[in-house]
Amino acid sequence: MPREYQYPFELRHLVYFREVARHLHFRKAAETLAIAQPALSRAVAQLETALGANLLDRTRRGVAITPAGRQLLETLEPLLRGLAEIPADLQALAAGETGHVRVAFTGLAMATVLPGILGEFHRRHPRIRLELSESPTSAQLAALQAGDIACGFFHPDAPTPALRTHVLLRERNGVLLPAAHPLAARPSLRLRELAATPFVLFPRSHNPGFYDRILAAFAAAGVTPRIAEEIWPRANGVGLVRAGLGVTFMTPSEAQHLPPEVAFRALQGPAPESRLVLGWSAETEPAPALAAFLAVATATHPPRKP
Amino acid sequence: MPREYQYPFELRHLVYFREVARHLHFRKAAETLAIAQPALSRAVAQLETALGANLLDRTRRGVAITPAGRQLLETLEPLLRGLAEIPADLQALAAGETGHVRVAFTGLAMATVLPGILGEFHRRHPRIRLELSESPTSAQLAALQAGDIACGFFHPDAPTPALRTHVLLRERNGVLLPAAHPLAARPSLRLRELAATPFVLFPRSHNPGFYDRILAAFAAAGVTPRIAEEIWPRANGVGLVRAGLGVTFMTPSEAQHLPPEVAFRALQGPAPESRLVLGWSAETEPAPALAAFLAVATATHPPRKP
DNA sequence: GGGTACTGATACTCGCGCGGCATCACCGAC
DNA sequence: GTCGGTGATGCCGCGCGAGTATCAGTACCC
Repeated sequence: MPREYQYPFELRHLVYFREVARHLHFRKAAETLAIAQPALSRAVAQLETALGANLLDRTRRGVAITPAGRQLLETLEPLLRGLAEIPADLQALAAGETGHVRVAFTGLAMATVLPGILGEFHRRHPRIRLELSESPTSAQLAALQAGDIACGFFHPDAPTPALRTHVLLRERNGVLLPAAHPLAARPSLRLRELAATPFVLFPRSHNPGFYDRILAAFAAAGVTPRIAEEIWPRANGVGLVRAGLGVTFMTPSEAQHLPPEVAFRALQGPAPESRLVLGWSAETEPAPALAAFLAVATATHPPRKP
Repeated sequence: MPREYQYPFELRHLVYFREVARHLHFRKAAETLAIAQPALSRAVAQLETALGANLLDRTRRGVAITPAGRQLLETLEPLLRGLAEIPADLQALAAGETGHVRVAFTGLAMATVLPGILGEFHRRHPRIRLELSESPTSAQLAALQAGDIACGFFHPDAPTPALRTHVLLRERNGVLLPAAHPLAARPSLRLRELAATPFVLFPRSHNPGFYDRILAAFAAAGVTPRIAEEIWPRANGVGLVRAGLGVTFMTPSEAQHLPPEVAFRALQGPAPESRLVLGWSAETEPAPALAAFLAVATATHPPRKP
């Protein structure tokens, strides 16, 4: 009888029994198992003692399974198969063939680089599952720190120690305003011309650095903007602009496919810049699945200067 | 590294690893497992070597799970739980608390004793599953011999060696005939009065002995019956009688709740007798679940003389 | 900064139990 | 009867798991 932990048997006993049940023949089973027949006899006997049940009927000529043995065999089969798959599964995980990667992103990422990356990644690594969630920059930074996500597409506005980053793109923000707005008649605008117009912005807590940089740009232009509404994700700002609640910032990439009631205009002179960055923890070596994702993302989008 | 069979680890290693992963602490896990800490350290290290993967990050202060470790843990949990349940499941099977019993029956059984037996059995043994199938006598005898069913309710007409039986009831057959039939006006009939009437019977192959006994009864009454149709299960004969295709035999128990277009009449004088018997293999001791079923069946229906 | 307490890893020994070989007991075929 | 084949049993060696003692590194304390 083996030691305990709560299991009155060892893997050995179960495998041995299964083999005997398959062959219904101790010697043949022993040969398959590459052990001698007496050892097999004893192991099966031990299992029967441990379980307090006759698993096999030993007649002088041949062996038959009892109902208890059959039930054991049926419950055993999937369990042993599951255990047998463990090494291969872990190898696949280590090789980056399987696994899952939690990825967070912002609206700008989904409007630009993300679809291409996702398509390419799925093509190259079909067995790695991605868990995607839209999330503001500040929440992504916290989630990266806590290990809740493996990597994120976000807009940093300060150095991010403890993170490794890859700059994917930089875009100057323009202005989205109602098509009926007087300034919409102009091909491009300057910040200071927007002094009287209410603004729709994202909540400051979602990216304080970028938020403050926007305000600083206004201040440099000699303007104090009026924040009429806050909304997130930024793409929803289109609805507010369309409803005439104000104007908002947006990058050209995000300004594709807009309804006719709104107009996008570039900014001349100082303008807030959005920087899309892929970031992941620098503290631990990326798991293979994450490494595979990072490789695809960085390969399809060569780095820009920070 | 333990011996092989294809599993590069032993149950021990898995349980030990799970315990460490739970506590994230070698000493506490060792205490729970009632072994010394060094043994635990070595076992986990062996598992990691065997799987070729780092399962735990050992920092000097505390232990953390790696992605590989987490995956192993997730696949392990249900497998170990399944293995832990094996002893209790086998005990339950041995005690007759679980298991399944394949039971065959005929229409007469379902019309009489079976519903009561099933209700009582389910009340007493809720965890034993019954697999019920309506099947003619001859098929039940073959299935009992082959071990395809554990017991059957049928109508033997010859000694059944290799079976143990319990006689549940005996009933004289009466005649079911269309309500519009001239003989339906009489309160009871004699066999010979049915000479001119076509009969609906079950296929002879389904119970040759009983079939022949019916013909013998006719012959004793000086009549050669005309078999118009054969049908099974017998209860479906009601439809044929109702359609005016002929008359058929039936026991009073089966003749409950008949549509008004048919009439049941008892037979005076010689009449075929149906004997309902519960039978099971005499060759092997009944499995606990079957024994439980037989106990209920025989207890609720004390034996009749054969 | 050195002591202390804690972590997990290592060195060594001990003894249980697995597995091997040889053999037995029993059955069926002929 | 003999012979071939089944699974069980006796016995022995030794591998390996577990225990004790100890080491090595870190965090925290004053």
